Amino acid sequence: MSTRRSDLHQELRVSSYLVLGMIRIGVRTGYEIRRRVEVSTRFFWAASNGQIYPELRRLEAAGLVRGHEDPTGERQRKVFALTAAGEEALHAWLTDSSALTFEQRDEGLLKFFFADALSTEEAVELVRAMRHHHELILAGIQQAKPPYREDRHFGYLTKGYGLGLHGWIVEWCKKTEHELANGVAPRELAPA
Amino acid sequence: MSTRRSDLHQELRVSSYLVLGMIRIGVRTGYEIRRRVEVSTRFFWAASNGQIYPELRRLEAAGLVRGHEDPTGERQRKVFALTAAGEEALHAWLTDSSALTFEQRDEGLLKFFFADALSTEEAVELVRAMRHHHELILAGIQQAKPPYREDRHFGYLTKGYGLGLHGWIVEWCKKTEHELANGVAPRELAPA
DNA sequence: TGGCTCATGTAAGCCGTTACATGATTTT
DNA sequence: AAAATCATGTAACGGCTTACATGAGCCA
Repeated sequence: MSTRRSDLHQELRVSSYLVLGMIRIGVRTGYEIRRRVEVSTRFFWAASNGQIYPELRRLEAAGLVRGHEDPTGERQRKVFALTAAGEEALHAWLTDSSALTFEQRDEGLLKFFFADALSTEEAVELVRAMRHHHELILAGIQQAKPPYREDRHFGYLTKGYGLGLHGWIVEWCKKTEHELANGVAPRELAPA
Repeated sequence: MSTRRSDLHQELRVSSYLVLGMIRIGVRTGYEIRRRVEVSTRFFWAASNGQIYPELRRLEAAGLVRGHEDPTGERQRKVFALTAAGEEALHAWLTDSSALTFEQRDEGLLKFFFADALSTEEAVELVRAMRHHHELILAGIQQAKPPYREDRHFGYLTKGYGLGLHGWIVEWCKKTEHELANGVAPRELAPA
């Protein structure tokens, strides 16, 4: 009778598994996790320092990761590895078929939803701004070259997903810009 | 020199404009806003009671909306309308071309990113769960029939966007399920 | 008369970001 | 010598969700 997920991983949030997963694929320090997130999961799951470092401490306290100091000269540095319990917790999450969080906050689309208050030119300008935004995201994803490893296919597949999704959005924007500019009446969705 | 957006609308967040926009299209009480959000913007901008009611008070205090009591018998009910300042603030936001918030939290994709730790069957099962999730969202969007009004084309266009986007995701899932099950080597994205 | 819908609101708490603080090492 | 990068962390705050509290009106 827990309030969140199963009793086995009560105090873990999705971001905990992000950290666990990163460590599993060989990303070993807080700093490295931060940077790897920036070039890989950022577009569908972000994480900041304010989360990562406290999270590492929690995971260590829970016995899911083990860290040891490995300084570079005088510069402090703590390297983490999964424990058996950590490996298990990660796998349990990965195969847990209960509800998947999916959330979006899309300010551009919200404006678009209210765009009846705009002139045609203003609406087109808005969609152009949305397109620009997703083109930047697309460029970011394209740039991120996950290091090639035989045992890391899913990084590439995820990149493909990102390219496809934001590519679709960019195409939708182009199409919509044209339709709005040419005054195509948006009737496909009107009731019969 | 403000920290957020322009000085004109310092203390307004995106959710404030959601409320403003809803009132503008004739959604007049907190309760109605709550319900309309559930069947329209929910999939790209959610809002709960805990936001809407305090927000209405803030907007009224700021002079952007005006509310008057309009009870149904003994049952309390407060109806809101935009003031000129509110109309202006909404329009200013709609045409403000500065940065658009776009955030996603996609737990399914995060699991997929780490799916090298899974067996093929488990990975396929995960993608199936993702597909199921987006099929539900799709059904929700399909069901939501925005009331037809000559001056509300963009509600339909937004619905079209939602159907297209989640439709794309569902197709991606189907394709990926097949490729994984048939052992298609994911090499399109591998470095040269 | 019991349950659903209409209707408004608050309190607690979670999750996360931003900004800052500190300092060593490497690169230019 | 300065600037960028490596590296770890904290404090304050903001936005949002969940859950609860309250009660009237409607319908089966």
